[in-house]
Amino acid sequence: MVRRGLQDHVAGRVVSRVEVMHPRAIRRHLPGTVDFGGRVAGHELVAARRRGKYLWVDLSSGEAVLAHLGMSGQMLVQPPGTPDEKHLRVRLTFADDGPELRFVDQRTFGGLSVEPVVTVDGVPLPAPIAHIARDPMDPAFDRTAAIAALRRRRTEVKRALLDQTLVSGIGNIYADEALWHARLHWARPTDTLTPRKTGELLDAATAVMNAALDVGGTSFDALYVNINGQSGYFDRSLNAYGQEGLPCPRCGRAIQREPFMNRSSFSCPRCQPRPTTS
DNA sequence: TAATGGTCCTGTTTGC
DNA sequence: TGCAAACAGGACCATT
Repeated sequence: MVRRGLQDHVAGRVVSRVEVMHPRAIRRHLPGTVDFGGRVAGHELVAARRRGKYLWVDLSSGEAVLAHLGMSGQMLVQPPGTPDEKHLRVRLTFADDGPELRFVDQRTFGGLSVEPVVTVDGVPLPAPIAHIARDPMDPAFDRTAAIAALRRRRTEVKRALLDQTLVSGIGNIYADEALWHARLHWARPTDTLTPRKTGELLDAATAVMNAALDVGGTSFDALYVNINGQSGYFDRSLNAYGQEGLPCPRCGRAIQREPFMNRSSFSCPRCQPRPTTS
């Protein structure tokens, strides 16, 4: 959705000015703020692209502006003169004096950088994400290869699911939902999963991502290049994530919360029994 | 305070 | 046997 918004609202436009309000938002751009501005200003934003959780916009210079929204990042398209958002980090102004592009991020876990473009398997990608796997929405996504990659990892299934070098785009929330659909506990070792079951899990993750995109789509405003999928989707469509103590929509047993990698995993103790060995 | 998501860094294992 | 690459796991970031 964000990619689509960028494509519709800023592709084909020439950047006239770059303002970085918070240096942390540009921390991945190692040459610094001045260099960042110099590589973006004066160039046309050619096309918006996405892989997994990364977004980028090709520049007419041949480089690309790479973005990660982190937990709280937003891309907004606002008319010039609109009051600055509290957490406005970067503003791009255009030569046509039309709407500005604003990167707003409360926690600044996300950020922007200008990167060279490299070719991987015939596909142009910003260099830092050359190792990121295709996401399930990618037309060239190889489901069989992804299943094999997930099963090859010697770890817990949720860790494999979150590994962006195996399949990209799946985060903590989508992982919990996919595991719930596939009736798998997050700590299940990957080497106990059949290809069929792994495929079921992967398909569930894909369905959750598509559902989130659909909901994000309905909240799309002409001026807003989306607000990260959070809107109505969180409250309405989640079966396990964040539902501690609430009944499992499938069997009625209370959803449990367990610590996982300095955060949480939510699951149904009945539908998703913990594996017997640890 | 403890909780949040996604790297990203570091120590370990594997493979040539 | 030695080295580099791949792997696995946990720390860390800012904010409320």
